[in-house]
Amino acid sequence: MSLPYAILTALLEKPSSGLELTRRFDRSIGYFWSATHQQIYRELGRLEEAGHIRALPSAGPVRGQRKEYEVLPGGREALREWVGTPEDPKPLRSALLLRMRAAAVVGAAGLRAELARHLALHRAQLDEYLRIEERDFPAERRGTEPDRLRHLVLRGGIDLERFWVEWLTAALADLGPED
Amino acid sequence: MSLPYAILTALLEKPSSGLELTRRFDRSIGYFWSATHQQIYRELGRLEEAGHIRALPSAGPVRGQRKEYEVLPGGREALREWVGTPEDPKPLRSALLLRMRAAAVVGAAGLRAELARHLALHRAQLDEYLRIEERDFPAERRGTEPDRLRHLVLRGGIDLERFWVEWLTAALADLGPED
DNA sequence: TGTCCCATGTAAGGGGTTACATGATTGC
DNA sequence: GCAATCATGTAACCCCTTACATGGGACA
Repeated sequence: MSLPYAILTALLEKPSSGLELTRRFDRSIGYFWSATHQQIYRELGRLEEAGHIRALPSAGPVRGQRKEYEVLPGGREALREWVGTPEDPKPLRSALLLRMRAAAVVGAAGLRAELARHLALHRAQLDEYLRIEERDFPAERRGTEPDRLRHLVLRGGIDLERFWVEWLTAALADLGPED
Repeated sequence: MSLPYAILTALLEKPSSGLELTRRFDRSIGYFWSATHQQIYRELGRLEEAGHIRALPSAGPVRGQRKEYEVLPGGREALREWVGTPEDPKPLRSALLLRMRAAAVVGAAGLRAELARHLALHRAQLDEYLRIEERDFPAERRGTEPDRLRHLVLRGGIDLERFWVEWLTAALADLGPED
């Protein structure tokens, strides 16, 4: 449901080919809406058919040849409408919390190590976000309107990772040293 | 991947029929691994075929007739193994953050209302969790081992909702009154 | 006997993931 | 020529979601 709008947003920020989009997703929009190149190509096809984007004239319909897309007015309008569309948050799905719940029934063997592993992963992700913040939002240029929104989004990611780091740290302390 | 283990956990806590499981999911395990009754019936069939659970003898294979399941030793063992299995956290997927990112490009019309709506939803979920905590984990009985784990899981849900409430509140303040 | 609810399913479709396939370009 | 890489796609599978179907039991 959301992937086409993620792609429209990325293409408005900068017209790109499928593979470029995939790369950019991996280090930007993908942080809160990930996608593989197969998904992206499929969706690009649908968006083109719907008249929301078009391939730039330079590119012929040859397999294996780079095809760059840009957003058409209809696509921009569809994206604007979508921004104001209400959509409930999807219920949480955490295999880790599920494991803890199961551990309450069949024993917590191996659970501690898994919590520690997740803690390390979230710490690493947090560090990555903080580096991005330093690079893209230095203190001096946090005024402009689009930047404020983009920075808010990044802060969401940062705060969420911080939450997990803190919660996992507390959970590990609560579990004690045993396994 | 996780659903069968969610079901095994629930069945170990209490043998149940498919519909009972669905109800219990809606107000317990489903808070961090939701499932519809169709998913549950399908998975019960697979678990039975795999020899991890069995229908209690009282129930014949008649359509429309209640069938209660219990976990077999093999199922318990499979669950124990799964608890210690490493699995990376799935990348975040938030349509709301995506909308904010899109709003930075095509304008934030309607975004403020949507943030406020989500804030109300998260507040409501937080209240529900807090009621459950009061009911199931009163201060006097927070010692026993399985309860400690279950309470940790609930705290995870509580802290996560609190996180969203705080972040959304801050985001709304940051956006200002305009639309 | 009709109606409601309990209970267990079936069917269709969509998105996501993984593995694989094919064509173009570049450098050695 | 050949290999590596860029680039676009196909195919199969699984899980989830939604809508619909069917049977049994309780009750007026």
